[in-house]
Amino acid sequence: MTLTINEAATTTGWSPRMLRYVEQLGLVEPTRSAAGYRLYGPAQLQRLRTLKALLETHDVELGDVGFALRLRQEPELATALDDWFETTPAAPVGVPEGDWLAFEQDKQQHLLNR
Amino acid sequence: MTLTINEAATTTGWSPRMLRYVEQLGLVEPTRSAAGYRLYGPAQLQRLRTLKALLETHDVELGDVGFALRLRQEPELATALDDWFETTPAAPVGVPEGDWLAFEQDKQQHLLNR
DNA sequence: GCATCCCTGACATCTGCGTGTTAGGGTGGG
DNA sequence: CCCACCCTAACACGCAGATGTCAGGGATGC
Repeated sequence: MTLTINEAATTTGWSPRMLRYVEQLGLVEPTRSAAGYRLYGPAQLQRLRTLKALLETHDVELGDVGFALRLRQEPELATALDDWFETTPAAPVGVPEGDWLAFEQDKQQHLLNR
Repeated sequence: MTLTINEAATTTGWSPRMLRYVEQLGLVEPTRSAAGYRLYGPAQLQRLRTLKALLETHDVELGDVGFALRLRQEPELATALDDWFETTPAAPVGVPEGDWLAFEQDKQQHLLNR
């Protein structure tokens, strides 16, 4: 129940070249035979098909999915981004401007040094 | 307490061109004067500085941050990616192979049509 | 044992991003 | 009223991503 790279390519619609590229991005990693041949099982094939559909339906690129993977593998990067986005674009009500700015600067400083 | 684009550029280390680009990505959006001049307040200046630091310390590109923004603005894209990553790379134990694959295919189908 | 597949690595192309620069036309403070 | 600044739009260009293709060297199956 495992396909070799060319077979996997024809049944998933990817090119063999792209299958190697997708693997290199860490998105779909087939097992290897004793001789080093890539072997794609049903799970990998399904992942490849849904990945293709995902790219098309949401207008996303492989690199973007790769970045999403990075976000899952580097939590500190994810939280850094969370914190940056969470920084309110306008000063919250009830806080004097100067105080608030000082607070934000201090916050960002600590976040970056973490 | 608001700076014009060239002033903002010199105090943040970005070039004016890049400030317009960052704005175009939706990452830091200054207010506008009556005549259309960009006006950067303390909050925006701070965001610009921390953004720069974020890029450098985490080896991220502006496009990546833009993609992270997309993830926040398009929750369906975020969940689609969540679901794709969550798909187990190997069949769970105790489930017959055929059943599991059919289940996964059905799941992905529904996810994509959502 | 020979045709056919696989592997890795490298070069070629096309496209898009990041960034600068320039042109043509308003704005604004002294 | 001028000069320095701002705006948008466009072209330029180097670099990286996405993808094909080819070369040299194994594996495999009939």
